[in-house]
Amino acid sequence: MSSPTLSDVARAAGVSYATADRVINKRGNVADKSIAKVRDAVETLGYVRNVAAANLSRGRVYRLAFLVPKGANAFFDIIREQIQHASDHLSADRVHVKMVEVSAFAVDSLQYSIAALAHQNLDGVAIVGLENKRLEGPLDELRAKGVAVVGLVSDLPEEFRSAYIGIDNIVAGRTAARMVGMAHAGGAGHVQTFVGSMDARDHAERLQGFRQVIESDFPKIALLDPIMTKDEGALLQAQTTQLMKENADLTALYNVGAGNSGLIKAIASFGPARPFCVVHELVPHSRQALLDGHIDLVIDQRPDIEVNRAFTVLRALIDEREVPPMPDLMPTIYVRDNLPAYPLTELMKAKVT
Amino acid sequence: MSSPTLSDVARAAGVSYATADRVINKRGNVADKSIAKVRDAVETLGYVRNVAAANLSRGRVYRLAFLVPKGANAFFDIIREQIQHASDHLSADRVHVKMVEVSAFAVDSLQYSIAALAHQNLDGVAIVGLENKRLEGPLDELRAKGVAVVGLVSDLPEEFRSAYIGIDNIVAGRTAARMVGMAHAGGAGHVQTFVGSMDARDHAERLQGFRQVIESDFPKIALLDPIMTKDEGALLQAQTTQLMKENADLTALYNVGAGNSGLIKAIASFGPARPFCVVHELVPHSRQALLDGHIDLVIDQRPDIEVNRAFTVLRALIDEREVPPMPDLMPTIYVRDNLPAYPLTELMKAKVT
DNA sequence: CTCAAAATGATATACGTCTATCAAAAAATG
DNA sequence: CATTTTTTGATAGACGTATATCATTTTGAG
Repeated sequence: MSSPTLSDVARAAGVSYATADRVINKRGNVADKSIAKVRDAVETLGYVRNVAAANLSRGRVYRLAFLVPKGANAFFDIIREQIQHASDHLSADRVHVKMVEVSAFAVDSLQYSIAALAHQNLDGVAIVGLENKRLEGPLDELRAKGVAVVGLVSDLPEEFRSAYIGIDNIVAGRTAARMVGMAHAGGAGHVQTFVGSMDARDHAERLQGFRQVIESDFPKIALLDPIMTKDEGALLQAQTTQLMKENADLTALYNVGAGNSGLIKAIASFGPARPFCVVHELVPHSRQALLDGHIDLVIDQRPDIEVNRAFTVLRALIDEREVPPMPDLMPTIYVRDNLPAYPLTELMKAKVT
Repeated sequence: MSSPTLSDVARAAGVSYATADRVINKRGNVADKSIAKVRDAVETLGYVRNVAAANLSRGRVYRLAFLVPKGANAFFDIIREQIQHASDHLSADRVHVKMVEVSAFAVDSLQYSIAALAHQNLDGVAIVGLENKRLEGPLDELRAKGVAVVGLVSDLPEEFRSAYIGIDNIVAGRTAARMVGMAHAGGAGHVQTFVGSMDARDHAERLQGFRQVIESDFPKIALLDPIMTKDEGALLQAQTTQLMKENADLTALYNVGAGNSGLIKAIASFGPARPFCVVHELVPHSRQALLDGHIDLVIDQRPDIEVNRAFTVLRALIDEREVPPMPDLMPTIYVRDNLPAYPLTELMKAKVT
């Protein structure tokens, strides 16, 4: 049973190939009666364009851009690596990937950079965004040019992108709280959270989720007021050190945002009677801290799946095809025993002989 | 910068297209000197075959088979759904997927079914296998016909397949133990494990990993002798019920294998002072048990990623291309808060407008 | 040097779709 | 009815590769 071609459709509809092509590709100059016949034949035969043949014919090159924050953030280093790795492989498939770096989470830079994308003859873009109205104009312009737009890791205004690829941060916070509660084994405790900024939506949501679960399911656990850290490692280190000196009854720490290197340093200097400790994102220093026993858990947002999904979704949008099945994307709990292989680039491939 | 074609290679090598084709495709009748020139040009230009163009020209259809156990096992129901879902999408890409069901983990059936695959004009097969010498002959025959063979979920003899796609069960057991230890918050306890069969390699390995971590990192926890269950729900239910009557100091349960429905029933009838409970595989009843609070954790082997990887690897093997980057495959910890959407087939796709 | 075998090159056609052009047929308008 | 406009069909060639055939050239053996 072979796949129907457009010739088959034309024959079944009783029109010429040229007319069938005009209908399928909405080229115009086709009578309504002929349009209906072709549409019917497509439905009956289950015709699906052979995208590979079309791409060959057109000399298609997919031009994608990933707009990611620049700067010293280990998580986005991993995102960049993942994009680069996929890009290296895809070049043989006529997929060109441009990585555009913008100042981290700055609306002005983001607005400007998105506007600049409209002049770059792209087919699709994945943007680490912000849900800010000022991005709507440039996004509209991009999409008006037929560019597929998806939000990655941090969303864009919803009506102005075709998909969001990232975790639910309330879920991430709830998951962290579940683990903290579990580690208290029904006992009482005092838990300290660190937040980079309550203005950062992901931080606010994670904290919200964390509170929900602690309050509803672990009422014996007291939540201390969050400490604001601006995601600065040095600040986290100082605050953690002081905190642990002053609070002998501290049972757990949860860092909602970044700056983990400072937290890890403070904990490492404290010794084995440290509080239970949960951080986000599996990056080199959090991985090492897990292995060294300085922290207990990492809640990860799976950059490997996020980037894989971004490419898959963009490709489907550009080809105007249904999105194929993709791996689930949920906040993932890593302990020291279930860590993926490292370095990423080496053993991400299955062992193939 | 466009991708080089074989015409470019021929020109650079100073040979005809026909000769370059003969070299690339190992058709023979080419002098060593010409072979070297073509190889050199390929290297210099970075030529990679346009697989899509070649497939179009050849009228290629990928014929894949998945050999999976039949019978009432919820995990393999999910594997089957994942395969079916991917298959539905791939049919438009000239990929035909046949699902072959064999008696669960029976060497004879497996041997027979693998042998039968050799007569079916396939390009690639993924097999839920066993590491048994009796499978070597049929696998050898398959591969001699140029069929790509990968092990899925349960491995095949290593020299007789090109890749294994599945979790490390020692890691799975270690992860479960880490969580059980964590849930004891440094306190003492008594932990009961249930094992389907010590003859099942995955069960033996999970138990091994579990023991490793409890013994080395949680010395206050006493491990009771494993209870053999044959993966039968009724047996598990009876044994669990009796166990909890007789052991008031039981602090945790860990089921290495299947039969979770029985375990869950016994726990559900026990009430809120139940022991901490860990099972494997996120399937409808274990999901519900998480949500109902009857169990605490599910360690899942990610059928979504396993099937996604199987298709990716098989495709790369058939095309004789490098395997592209794929999502990491590690035992994943699910609590009630980080569950992927259900039913699978509906929300596996990103929200696409 | 001659002849046979091996190597090489040229050529044509296929795949399914896209793109473009022009001729022919049908429909609409005055 | 004549003319114009719209619709339709036919045709050709492109994309990069595979496949096949046959002619030509080169190489090796006697």
